[in-house]
Amino acid sequence: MCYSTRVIPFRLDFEPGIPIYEQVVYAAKRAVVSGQMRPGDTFPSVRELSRELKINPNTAHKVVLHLVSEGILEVRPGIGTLVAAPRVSAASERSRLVGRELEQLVVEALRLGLRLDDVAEALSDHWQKLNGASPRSKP
Amino acid sequence: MCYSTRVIPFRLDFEPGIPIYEQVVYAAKRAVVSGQMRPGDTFPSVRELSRELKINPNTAHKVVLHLVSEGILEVRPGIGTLVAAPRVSAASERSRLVGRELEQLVVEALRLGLRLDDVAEALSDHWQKLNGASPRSKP
DNA sequence: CACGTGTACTATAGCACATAGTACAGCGGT
DNA sequence: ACCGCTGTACTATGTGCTATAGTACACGTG
Repeated sequence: MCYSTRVIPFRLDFEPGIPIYEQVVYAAKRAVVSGQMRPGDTFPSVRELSRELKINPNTAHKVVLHLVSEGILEVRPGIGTLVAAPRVSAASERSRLVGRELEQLVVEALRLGLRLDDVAEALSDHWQKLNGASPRSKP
Repeated sequence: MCYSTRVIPFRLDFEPGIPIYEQVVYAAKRAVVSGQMRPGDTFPSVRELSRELKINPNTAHKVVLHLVSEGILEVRPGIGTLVAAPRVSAASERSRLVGRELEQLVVEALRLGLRLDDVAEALSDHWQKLNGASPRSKP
């Protein structure tokens, strides 16, 4: 009998103070938006996540539930979980990000004495790194 | 005898799911970086915060402790709490923001199908709104 | 049938949050 | 010295969340 223990496509060093399931959700999200995992790819099963990340299966299942509720994964009971095709996001979610979440980041940046140029440049760097060499937006 | 119940310089509608003290910390931070409260200004006392926001004095004190630990307030026992002069932030804090925090925002933006231009523009808008008409960084 | 998969459920422990109190020290004004 | 504000320390309680440890069942495929 041979085992096929596929390495999961993200690594995590859990940091204290943030729920474990949140960190895994984020790592999975990041793997998807960066193209490391693509629509149609199989997502690690609950038991596989549990084993590889050394977390409880219930916690692993919680991760999957979150990702499903965000439309990132879709479930096939008895078969597995797949990375879903991107779907059109809700306008409310988009405006929450460009509103509250961006404002919070700017408040923090101003508090730290950062400059807009520095933050804008870092934004662009992250964008290119995650979205590939050709960002979706073109000048 | 007349009361001088000074209105605190921020309003809050508490939203569920986020600790009350975190929301107040953020509102205070925002008031400071936007210039609504300036270095040397008196910050509302623990009892005043408690009364105005209808939160427990221990919770109000927790807010003050956080703001003090971030260098935003300084304490005068028996006198009150003042908005501190901005101090040079730690390089580790700055790189955490332009690193992890910005990356998380970009992951979220990509997931929602936002475009870099839209996010960059919203960044700039928030910056100008909070930092005044003349941002610290100049093109 | 076996082996993978997802899912539901109970139970327990620990931690964070928020509250409700009491009490004390410091400071400034009277 | 007293009063009224201030900050601060402490105990206690309740709630909710997180994470774990289990068990069990349904689904799909080979």
